[in-house]
Amino acid sequence: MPTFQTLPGFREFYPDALAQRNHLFKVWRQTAVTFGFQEYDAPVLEPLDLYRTKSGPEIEQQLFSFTDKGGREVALRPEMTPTVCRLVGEQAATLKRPIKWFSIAEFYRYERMQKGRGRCFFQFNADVFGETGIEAETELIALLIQALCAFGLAEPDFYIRLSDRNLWFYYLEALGLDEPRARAILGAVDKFEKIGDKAFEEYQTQFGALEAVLKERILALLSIKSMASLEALMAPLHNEKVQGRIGEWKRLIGNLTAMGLGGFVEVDLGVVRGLAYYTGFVFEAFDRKGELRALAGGGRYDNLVGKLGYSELPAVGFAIGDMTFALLLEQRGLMPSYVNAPDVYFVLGGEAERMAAFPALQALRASGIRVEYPMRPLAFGKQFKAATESGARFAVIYGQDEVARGTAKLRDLQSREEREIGLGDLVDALRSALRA
RNA sequence: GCGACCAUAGCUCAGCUGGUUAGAGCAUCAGAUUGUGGAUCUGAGGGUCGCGGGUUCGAAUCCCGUUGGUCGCCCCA
Repeated sequence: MPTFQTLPGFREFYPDALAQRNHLFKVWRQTAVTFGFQEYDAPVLEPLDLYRTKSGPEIEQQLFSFTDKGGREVALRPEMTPTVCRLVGEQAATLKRPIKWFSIAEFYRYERMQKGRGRCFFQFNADVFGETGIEAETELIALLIQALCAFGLAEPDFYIRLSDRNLWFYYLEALGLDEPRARAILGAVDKFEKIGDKAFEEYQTQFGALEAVLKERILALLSIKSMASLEALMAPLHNEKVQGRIGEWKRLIGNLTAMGLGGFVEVDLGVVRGLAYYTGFVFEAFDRKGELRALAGGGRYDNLVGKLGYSELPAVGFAIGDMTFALLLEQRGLMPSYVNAPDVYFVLGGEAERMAAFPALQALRASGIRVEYPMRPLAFGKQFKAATESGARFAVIYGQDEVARGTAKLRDLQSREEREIGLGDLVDALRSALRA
């Protein structure tokens, strides 16, 4: 007997698990729609070059890629951003601005498995194209927060760390660092949270010792946790670019505060999101307890559409992954356990009663009521047990006596009350009973 | 790519320093029970002890390898 295992890192969704997954998708979809986002989808398989162009050749290590029978180098998509940029880039001339799109899709990465990370996963992606101002960030951060709150999560559960690559560059420039040095510092900043002072070693081997005063100023910005202290740190610089950027910060935080979302957002310049394609504000969502990896991440990427060969188009986007998010919902007891329950369970006396019940069974199902019945002849006792275990609200009993009278009994399985109903009135009776 | 730990029934696990035919609970199915319930009782099915090799009179148990899982590191788009 051959034994086939699921491929490493891949997941099967048995009915209970799929019900939970569907719950996530449904709430995400509803939330995105209320924010005026439109849903799209795209191929799972893309040209390998799409990712090489975006992320560099080393990305191939992390991809499920192969050569197809036509000799094309292809890859299962590891993320949605390049794809959505391609879609938007193709039609940019005709799309009304702002372009607000979302998707819920599966992605594949050839990686080692860890808690909250597998080789296949789903992401809720949302992007705004064609908007250079912080209104786009406002819209997306608000959507991100709501996409988590819609499950019952609140301020004690998660928060958004807000950072800004532009502010970092302007700040470092004001401190006298050229761009290569500034980039190296950002690399160190990204690692500082994890490895501390060691993070600066690479900078120092490349550019020589980092002045103590300078390092102090960098660590000062890293430790900022509020808008007020951010302003206080920046004011003495008297730098026009920095002050302009601080103005943007105040407007963005002001917008979110006016929406009542200020409590979710923390100033935290420690978030740089790698050396990715981000060009401005970047943000990540974390659980407050700090037990899980990032729930979501996003930011502005104004150059990517152009980099893929289309006209420049400013963009902001984020993605929420399903794995870490599901872990958080479970931790907080917010993952509903679905009972796959019918509305009505038919209890059938015998073959004659079964035939008598089938017209109503089909009529009820056709009218959208979910009806279950035993496929094999069963004792009444067994049928009632099955009806109860199914989770149905009502049982309809087709016994010999009732059918002879042209009726069936409608039994409320919670209250255990029964009434006899003419077969012709059954559909209407059940409809109104289920509404109650 | 690197490291640690783990692998016995569908699930959770027991199985002593190696010793007859590998067990329990839960779950499933059946019977008690052909006109009224989530209970109870009885019974059944379900295992190449992840796989392969080695040591031994004898291996679920010890050793090596391998596959898979969990959790870290690297990476995280």
